[in-house]
Amino acid sequence: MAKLLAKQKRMTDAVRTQAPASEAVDDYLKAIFQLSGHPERQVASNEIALHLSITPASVTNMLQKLAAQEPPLVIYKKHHGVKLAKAGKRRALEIIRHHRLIETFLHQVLDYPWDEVHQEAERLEHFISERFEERIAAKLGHPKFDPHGHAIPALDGSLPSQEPQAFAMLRPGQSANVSSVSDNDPEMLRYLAAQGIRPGVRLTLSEQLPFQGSYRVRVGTSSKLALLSHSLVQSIFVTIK
Amino acid sequence: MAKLLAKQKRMTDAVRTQAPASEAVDDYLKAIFQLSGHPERQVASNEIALHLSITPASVTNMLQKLAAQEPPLVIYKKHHGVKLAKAGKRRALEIIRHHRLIETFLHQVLDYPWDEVHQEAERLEHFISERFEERIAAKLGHPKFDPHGHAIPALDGSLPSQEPQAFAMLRPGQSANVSSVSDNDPEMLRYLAAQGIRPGVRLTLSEQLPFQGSYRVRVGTSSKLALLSHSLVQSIFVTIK
DNA sequence: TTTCAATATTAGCCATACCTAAATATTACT
DNA sequence: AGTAATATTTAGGTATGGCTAATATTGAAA
Repeated sequence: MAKLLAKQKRMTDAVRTQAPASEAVDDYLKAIFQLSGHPERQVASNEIALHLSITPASVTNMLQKLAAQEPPLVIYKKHHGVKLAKAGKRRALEIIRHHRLIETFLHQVLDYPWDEVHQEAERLEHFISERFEERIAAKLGHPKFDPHGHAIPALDGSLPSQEPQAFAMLRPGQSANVSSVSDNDPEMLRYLAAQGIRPGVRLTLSEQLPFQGSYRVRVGTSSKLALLSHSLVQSIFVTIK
Repeated sequence: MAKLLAKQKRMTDAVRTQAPASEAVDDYLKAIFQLSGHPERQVASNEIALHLSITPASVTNMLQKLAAQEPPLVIYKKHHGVKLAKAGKRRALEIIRHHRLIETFLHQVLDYPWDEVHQEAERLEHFISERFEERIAAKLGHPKFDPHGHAIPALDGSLPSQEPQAFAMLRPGQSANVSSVSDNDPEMLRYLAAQGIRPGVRLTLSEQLPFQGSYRVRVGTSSKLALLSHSLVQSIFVTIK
């Protein structure tokens, strides 16, 4: 006589539930978007784990959930990484749009200092409504760039394809315009601001000191020379023209 | 030989964890603040349950957690209701301040219609920083009232002691100024707006139709008469002068 | 082609945060 | 003192999102 327990079903914990729509999900989608770059490539779970400071196992688990959504948020091939599915990309771009609009708004309308906008935007980006988004965009005149020089995705998700060069690519004597700086390190932003380095400013690499130690840089047309460490330079992107 | 399992400890689920600081907590604190009125009185768990549309059991559970916090957020006497402890009151007033500042901001700076501000504020109130709060307050010139006429708590938590009369207290022929209207029902707010009824407007009760059916009301100095149902009238508070 | 290190996935579990229904207890009246 | 209304406890559920350890896969070097 077959026990009723036979089929037990002892559902494992993985892929146990279904469709989240949370901050965590937003963060995964953003991470995948940012890591997959242009042109788009598969992102490994390890990279995501590293980026979000969690274990790879947690990532695999979440990726399976995201792929199982209807509609799916990511395309996930076991052992071969993920990329964003249409809905996931839409959401990622929406969040990034929120983030950058909020940063711009905080800076321009609420007079936040440059280095404080990121933290606030990072929280609020998940919670504002479509209406809020639309209203601040209108208020700001539908800006194309945030205070750090990052392009703001349009409502339809389109982003001007940027070709940001790492500043470190420059050779001594070469000049370039700052297009953007990383937005997530307040201390660095304060330092750059103090040196007069911000999007739009022209930089000339004066000399690169030995052993990758640091870079001496002329800011704008002034005679001011800024000394930038290797790690600082990583945060600066330029267009050469 | 005493089994090691002896003490079993089979911890029940109640009061199992400790210190949350979430939206749910905010909502409990707000509910208690609102229900406890002026002068302050104990609030029964049943009332809270009703207000938040959850079961009394859930309320008891949460109240125990809130009382066990360090510092305690509520003073809770079994079977005798709760009131807010100092820290809880501080938080409740902070949230209410957030809510009302955000409503005012949405209305005045972002041109939200009257009836849409509540929903957005209800979400954002939990997530804005001190700095955000301070900046919108400054931008608005430190307003004392939100768009529905509710007083905005000051930074120190002080609230002008309001003595809002229920409109329904008026007798036919009496006049009074609208001090505030409830903010949580968009449809009602649109109706009131269409009738020209908003904080600051003077109303005269023209006649009260039988069987508590409805109220005929003169709005301002116009000859306009508005017909208000019993339930609508519940949402209007006035000062008689 | 085999082997092996790097990487990814599975299985099982843990914790937090909320909530519920049903059983039980307390209070405050009559 | 009995009882109806209220409140609390008990036991357990659901959902999210994390972790470790064991295991499996992949791809490149030998």
